[in-house]
Order: sequence, then structure tokens, then C-alpha cells
Amino acid sequence: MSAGQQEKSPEDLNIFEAEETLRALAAEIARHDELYHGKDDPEISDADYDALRRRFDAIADRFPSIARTLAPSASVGAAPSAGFAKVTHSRPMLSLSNAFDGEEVTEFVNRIRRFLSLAADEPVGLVAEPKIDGLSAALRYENGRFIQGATRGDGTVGEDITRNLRTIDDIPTRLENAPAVLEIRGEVYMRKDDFRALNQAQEASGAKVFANPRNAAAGSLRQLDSSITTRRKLRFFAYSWGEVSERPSDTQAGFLELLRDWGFQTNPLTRLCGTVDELLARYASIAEQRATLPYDIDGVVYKVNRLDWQDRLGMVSRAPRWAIAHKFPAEQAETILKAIDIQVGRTGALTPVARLEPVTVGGVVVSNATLHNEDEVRRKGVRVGDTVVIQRAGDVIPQVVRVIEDKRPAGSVPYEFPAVCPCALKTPVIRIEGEAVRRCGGGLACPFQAVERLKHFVSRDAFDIEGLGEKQIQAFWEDKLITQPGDIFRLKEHEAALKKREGWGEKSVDNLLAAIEGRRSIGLDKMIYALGIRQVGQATARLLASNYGTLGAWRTAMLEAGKTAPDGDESTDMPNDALSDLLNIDQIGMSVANDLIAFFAEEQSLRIVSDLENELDIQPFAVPVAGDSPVAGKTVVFTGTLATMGRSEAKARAESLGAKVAGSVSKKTDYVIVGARPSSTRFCNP
DNA sequence: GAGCCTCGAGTTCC
DNA sequence: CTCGAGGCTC
Repeated sequence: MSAGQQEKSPEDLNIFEAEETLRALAAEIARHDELYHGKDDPEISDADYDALRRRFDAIADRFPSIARTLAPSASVGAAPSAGFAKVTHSRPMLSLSNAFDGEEVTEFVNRIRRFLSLAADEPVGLVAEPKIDGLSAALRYENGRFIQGATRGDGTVGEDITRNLRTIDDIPTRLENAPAVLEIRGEVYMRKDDFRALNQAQEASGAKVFANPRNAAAGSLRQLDSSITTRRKLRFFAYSWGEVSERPSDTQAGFLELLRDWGFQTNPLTRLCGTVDELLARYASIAEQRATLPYDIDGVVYKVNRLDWQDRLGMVSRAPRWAIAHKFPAEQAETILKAIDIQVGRTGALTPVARLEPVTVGGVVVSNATLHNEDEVRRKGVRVGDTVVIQRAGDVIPQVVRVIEDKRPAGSVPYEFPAVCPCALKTPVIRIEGEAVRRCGGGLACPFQAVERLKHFVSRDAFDIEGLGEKQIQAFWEDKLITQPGDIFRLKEHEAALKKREGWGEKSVDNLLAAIEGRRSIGLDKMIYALGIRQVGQATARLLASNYGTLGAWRTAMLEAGKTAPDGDESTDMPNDALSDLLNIDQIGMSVANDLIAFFAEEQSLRIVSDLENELDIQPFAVPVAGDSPVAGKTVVFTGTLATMGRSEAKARAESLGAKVAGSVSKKTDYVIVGARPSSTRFCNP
């Protein structure tokens, strides 16, 4: 449905219009389901999605005969559309760290020199190439044949878009003289002229117009029907590789040459540079050509040329140490700051948000921007009524860059952070010494926090109840249908009342209740995460679940741990066994332990937990045990520098063998792995 | 005690 | 995505 198109109410539709509309809505809903569940990248807000669903249901209720004939309609909302198959990348697709000025580029090259301990006169060859604003893809060739292509996804798991990639002329289907296994990586993009032509055609046919070439390429690549992709003129620049059975070159530049020999397109502006000055000159040259290039770029990427150096440099978190993206300055726009509102998060954090006169930045209309916290507001000196400069950080999230003070209206006053929570209780706001955030002091009692906690409870990484999004939680809360998590599982007692609610029919209520029933059985880790304890996110919840095994054991341990030092004076009290066990878990320190203890010290928390215990079937955390491993069920401590792999890798490997990894030695410790002793490394190399 | 890395929390837009 | 903070290593 295109915006602005007049929507008729279901009563005014004739049967033909109804059929057409239902078909379109079903397709649209299926697409958003896929974006939301499959791609984890929703295109519309939950509210807009709900509106689509409601409109579909309203029309379907009035024309049941048509609704029945539409196969997908029956399953709308019940199951996400099939979409694309998942592909696990054999080697993760990394992201790049960014540089925004010459100084950061110099620092990047210096870091490399230090890391490699290079002599001052030894040059570091780096390949500079434009950073194409498209979508990265991985192409797998086996014995010279293109067998599978995937999107980047989250870097670890992408989607199988082989059929659509096969329609791209720049992607050869056969390679001569290629290694047996060869995974080529590069960027799928649309040229500016093809983009303009596509949009004209879309407009002429009344279809959706794309905001920019990148979105058009994304939309085209994600077509389930690859005959549509064929008609879109997509292109591909190759620039990197993933898994290879034998390394075909010793340098980045040499590899690019091979890519050309195999028939790939590589970017013609790519150059090998020897010094930072050369890199920056190349950057300036590419920046100058930017407007006249036939495709969009958003910066220049620098990569260490020698592959043996790339190997040595390795990576930092999820980005290689041997490459960086020198980004062009983000597009900026001026607008008026109309108001500063305060939002309350689930932990009570009060976040100021700038309400802006809507303005287009980078092809997107922006009307809100976060101001993070009190310090940020003060640092930027923003006042209501100011004209401010906006940009989209990383081309995504809008931020206020600065105030144009010359345009400040007379009589404006500095922003005063409110002293009380905007909720009905007007609880005084607390700012803990040394912390940046201000929090509502109301804790569990604050109604805003309560709603946010419920939203967190049903969120995607927690209970993920379909049909129970933020909007519904808000509405059910206001009507007192859901005031605590356990109420969700008693919602079916209000079935009749629900069906009378505006926007809710027989079908949608049935679907919702079915979705809720489907979540009655849940893993302990998700259960812990859903509780929304401060500092306990997905990773920590998993850690706790795997260490304590059952809800009961965890609760008992947390209550026991809380019996230490009620005055909080740790220096005089030895931690009890329960607390020292907790602190012995790798990644859990005193701060996280205190928040856990504080949670269980609340009467209300205990009620919520036992209520859920009655309603739910909580599955003990499934440890993927390789039963015959010598470390299964044992507690292992790593210390010192490991020779063959990083600490985190060793930890992951040991855990995959069923071991628990602790941070320090205690009486429960079975093995201590020190350095690279051969007798110990056998645990890491099964 | 400094510096690195991971995790948590909050946010925006289509 | 970005920032801040906690936890760990050196």
C-alpha cells in the first residue's frame, strides 16, 4: 500500500476491491513477517504492522468467503512466511572500524607498525578502494562452480539468496583455475542511473518508490520471486574472500588481480599506497570524483596489502585490525528543536529525546533524535527553540551535532533536567555519583518502568509472543488486564472481554492466545533474561542458567548470597559460599552480583518469579554436552596467555565440550589451564 | 592502574 | 549504532 492512497473502510469495498486489497495486504504482511523474523530488520513500526493486520482482519471478517480462498491469509500471523533459508558463514563476515579524519588514519597505520614491530623505514603497503554503498554478499564456488550465495546477515548467519544472485551479470557462474573451495565476498549495488530508471517505472505503475539506490538494491535482492530481481539491474564488485581451500595470492592487490582474471568486476579506483600521505591523497581524489561516479560510495577502505601481515594482525572484537573504513562526513541538515521530552526506560533511566521539526537527512525524514543524558544536553548546550544541525550516525541513528547559536531565539533558557520522574508518582530523580544517567527512584513501583519491563518480557529475545507487541502491552496495562508477567498466561480467562475490544476479532484473539500457549514452555536462560534484572542481558542470563541449571537452584543461591553483609561493608565480612560461587563465574563481579541480590531482596520479585513458576514449564538450560569429553561437567579456569588461541576462543571451545569456565580458582575447580602446557591444551584440541 | 574487550541499555527509521 | 560501565589482563 502506498502512502497517501485513500483507504476505504471495509464496508465501502465491493467484493472485487476486497479481494484485491486482501491479496495485497497478505503479501505485505508476509513480507514484513519475513523482515521481522527472518531478517531481523523490520521496515515498519510494530504499530504500523498492527494496523496492517487489523485492516486485513477487518476486511477478512466482512468477506470470509474470499479470505478462505486466499491461502496465505489463513496463516497470516500464525506462522512467518518461509522466506530464505539460513546460511552459516564458514568464516564470519566482519565489519570494519571507522576513521573520520586523517589523524585517525595515521593512528591506524601507527597501530599496525607497533603491532608488527616494524622498523621505522619499513613501508606498510595498503590498498585503498572506494567503499561501495550496497549490500555485502558471499559467493561460494566449489570446483569452479557457483553453488551458493548469501547475505551478510548478522555476520555469522546470513540468508541464502543464490537464485537472486544468479541473475546478476557481474557474477560469473564458472571460474577457471580456481581453488576447489573459494568463497568470494563483495558488494551488490545498483547504479544511480538504473536506480532513477527503476523509480520512474515504479512511479508510473503506482508502485513504491525507493529512497536511494541502496534500498532499491536491498529490495531487489530480497525478492522471493527471482524473476523480479532479473529485471532490476544489479551489479557486483568483488573485493575479498572467505573460506578458501588454498590461498591463491600473497597480497591483497594480487588477489584483486586474480578476481579480474576469474571474470569479476573490481573497483577501478583501487590503488596500492605506501604512506599515509598517499592514502589521504587517494581519499581526496576519490572524494572529488564522488558526485560523478555512477554509483554511491560512502568512504574509502584501506587494507594492509601483505596477507601474512593481515594474519598476524588478526582482529579486535568483530573487526579486523588490518583494515579501516575512512568515511566521508555524514550528510547534515538544519532544523528546529521543538521540545525535549523525557523517556523512561525499564531500569528507570531517564533519557532526553529531541523532538524536531521533521527534516530530510540522507533520504530519510527525521523527527526525533536521542540526547542520551544530562551531560550530553549540557555539553551541546541545546535549548528548546534552537536551530540545530542533525546527522545520522553511521548513516542510521539521528543525532544532534551542534547548535547554531546565531539562530537562537531571544529569551530562550538553558534546559533544566526534571527533578522528578514524568510518571504519575512524580518520584524524585536520582543520579548516582560518577554515573552519567539519571534514574527514577521509584524502582518497581514506577508505572512507566513497569510497562517497560513488561515490554521487555515479551520482546523478541525473551518470550517473543507474537501479537503481543509494545502497543498491546501498553493497552492491556491501562485496562489492568496485564499488570505483571504472570497475567499474560492468564489472559485466556478474559477471552470474551478481549474479543469485544476494538480492533480485536475472533481470529486475532485466538491467534494471540495460541501464541501465548506456545510460549509456556521456555528455557531457563530466556526466563532469566525476561525478568529484566539490571545488568543481566542475554549473555549473563545464559551464564547464570548454565551455572545453576534450574530456576529453584538459582533462586536459592541468590537468596543465600544475599545473606552476606546486609550493611554492604564487604571489607569486614567474608563472602559466604553462595556469593563466592557467584563471583567465581567468569564475567560476574561484585557489581552484577549486587544487582542480582537486590532483585531477589524484593518481595515483589519473588512473587513474580513464583507466579511464573506456576504458570510455566521452565526447561533447564541445555548444555550441549559431548558426554565423553574429559572436561564435561568439570569446572575449568584459564589463566595466563594461551599459545594456540585467544582466551575467549578457548573458553567457547571448553564450554562446547560441556565444561564450566570460571574466572578464578576455587575449591570447585577441576582443572587450571596455565599458558600453553601440552597436557592442558588437549582440552582445547579434541 | 591503565587499557582492552564484552556486554547492556537505549534509540531511530523505513 | 553508540555510549558507558563492568570485568579481566598485563
